[in-house]
Amino acid sequence: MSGRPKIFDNEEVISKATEVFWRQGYEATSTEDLLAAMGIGKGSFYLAFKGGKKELYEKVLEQFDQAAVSRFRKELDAAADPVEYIREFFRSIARQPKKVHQKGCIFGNAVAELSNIDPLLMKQAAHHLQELEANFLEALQRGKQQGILTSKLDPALLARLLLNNWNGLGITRRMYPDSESLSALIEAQLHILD
Amino acid sequence: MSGRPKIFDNEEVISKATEVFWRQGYEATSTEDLLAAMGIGKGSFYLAFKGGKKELYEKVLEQFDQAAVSRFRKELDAAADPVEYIREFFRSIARQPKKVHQKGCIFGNAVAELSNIDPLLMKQAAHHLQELEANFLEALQRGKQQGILTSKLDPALLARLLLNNWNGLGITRRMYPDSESLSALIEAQLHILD
DNA sequence: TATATTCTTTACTGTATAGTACAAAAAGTT
DNA sequence: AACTTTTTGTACTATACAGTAAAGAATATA
Repeated sequence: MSGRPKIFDNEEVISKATEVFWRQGYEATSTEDLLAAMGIGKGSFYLAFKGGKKELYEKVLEQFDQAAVSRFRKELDAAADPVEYIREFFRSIARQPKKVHQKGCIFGNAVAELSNIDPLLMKQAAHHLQELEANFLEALQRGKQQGILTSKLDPALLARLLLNNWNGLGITRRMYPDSESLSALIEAQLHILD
Repeated sequence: MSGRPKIFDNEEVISKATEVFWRQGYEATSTEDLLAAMGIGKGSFYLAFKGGKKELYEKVLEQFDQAAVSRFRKELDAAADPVEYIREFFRSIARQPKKVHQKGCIFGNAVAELSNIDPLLMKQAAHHLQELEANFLEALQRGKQQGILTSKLDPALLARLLLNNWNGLGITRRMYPDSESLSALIEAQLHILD
């Protein structure tokens, strides 16, 4: 009941696959691209991921979401001013390097690419974006409770606006990857929080 | 100096190909998908489009842009209130059927899918989105001249904000394809024009 | 050290797909 | 009606790719 131990760590190879899927998208990425990036052979791959590329992609989205959500929650909980934390969340986009801009948002990419190709995968990606929206909402509600957020708009609507801004940035940052343009855009967007 | 006349119209088959590319994206669309949709054979296809799928896709983006831009300009020129025309432009999104929402924006899709796959095609799609932005800008400048637009923000920045809202809607409308949600979102966005 | 169990490598099969080449068909021109 | 030109349909080639299968390697346990 033991046998040869696994030579690779699942989380680690998923993380390596994430980079490839994020950069190239789902369809443009071949299984061999993934094997090369993960550094494992076909046998190991199909043993660990019986569903092949599709199952791996699901795991990629799932793991990415887990990491992003838990980080967001932790930072938000630690933040004295939740509204300012959201501002910082968006502002940090502008500071990222061009290579990162070119990739956009992995979930937005998935929604765009897979809506009519694989509705289930799309729903999954959409669900992760909804979690981001829910995190925005929680931050806004806390801000309202603390009297920091004074906007008369419904927090749920504000969260939706923030989500749409985020989705837009996934495209716009590729058109205008310089940090000055992005900063100006982001600062202007954040006025909905005043 | 004559010979057999062409049996199909180029614009027409490009338009049929547009639908497929728009729905499925670039990578997920095979040449055979396109041939079936266009209703022509391989011989005719490679004769008319020597560059194959890629050339066809370029023509698709180009033709779509021509149609959209010329329509926008014509309607804008006919509009008494250019700012209200922009509002109507966005509001009309919410009235479209779910099938249309699922496709998003063909240019945004191209930018998302092709940034790291085919930078030239991506640049072309990005350029078309910049034309949309330029149209927004022109409308806003006219609005400012006419005293309708009172916002203190730089019209160029406003146009950028509108573009980003548009890009975001290309994703968000697939997550929330019901017209009520979209209407609420769009109305809230349009307050930047007040 | 023998054994059982699991992982890994490699070779193989089958399929899908892009692109080419050539023959047949269609219609204008003389 | 013959001829020329161009389009169209089809057959073919080559390749890339996904997925399978089986042999061999590695290690914990007895």
